[in-house]
Amino acid sequence: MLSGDIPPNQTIYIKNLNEKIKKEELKRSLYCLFSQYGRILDVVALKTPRLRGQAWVAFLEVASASNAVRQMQNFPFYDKPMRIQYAKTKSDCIAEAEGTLAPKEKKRKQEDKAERKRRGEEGQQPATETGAAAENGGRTAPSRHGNSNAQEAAAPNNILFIENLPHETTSDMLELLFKQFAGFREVRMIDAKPGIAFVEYEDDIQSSIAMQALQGFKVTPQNAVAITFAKK
DNA sequence: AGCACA
Repeated sequence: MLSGDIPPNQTIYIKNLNEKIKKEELKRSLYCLFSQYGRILDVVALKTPRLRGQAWVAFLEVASASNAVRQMQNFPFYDKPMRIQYAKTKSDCIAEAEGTLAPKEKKRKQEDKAERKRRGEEGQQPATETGAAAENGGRTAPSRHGNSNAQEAAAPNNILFIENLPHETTSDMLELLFKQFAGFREVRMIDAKPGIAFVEYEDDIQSSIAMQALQGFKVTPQNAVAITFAKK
């Protein structure tokens, strides 16, 4: 087990992130970068002294997390190689989706200390029948949500591969669509191969953002584009 | 290095 004794988890834990990146941008970029592996339920990043430089990405499916751990290991992200493991515990958003979110013990932390100090003494203990939600036998079957198939996702690339375009699409039309995202460089099409195109950005992160934003975009009612990273 | 849910 390469990931260091931690059993598979729907959530991945990422460290060695560039701490100079603002939280919101970091979360957005992580979301874009990792959504190629499947449906993402949440991205968590905090800038507190203990938690900066780290993030959690919660996937709908464990297989997505597994692919992400392997494929994105050491991926240079804002100039630093990402170190990725499975998270040690279940994300709240997942527990909540399962109906198993335990609203009890506050984790021992500084806020806990602060809170204890604030109230001085415990008066009432909360009724414990809170989390008795249903063990739902028929759990929500997500069927084919996202790209959860176990096939290898292409490695990130600053060049995107666009498919399912109407044959009359021109590169000027595509440029209009793709240049609205930062880092846009150019569109390339091949006369002999109608219906596809390559769109280049300055880097993988910017291409990922464009991919995420335009994935499934309907150029015509019957032409939802399919975007993947171009093969290297 | 550092595993949370502001």
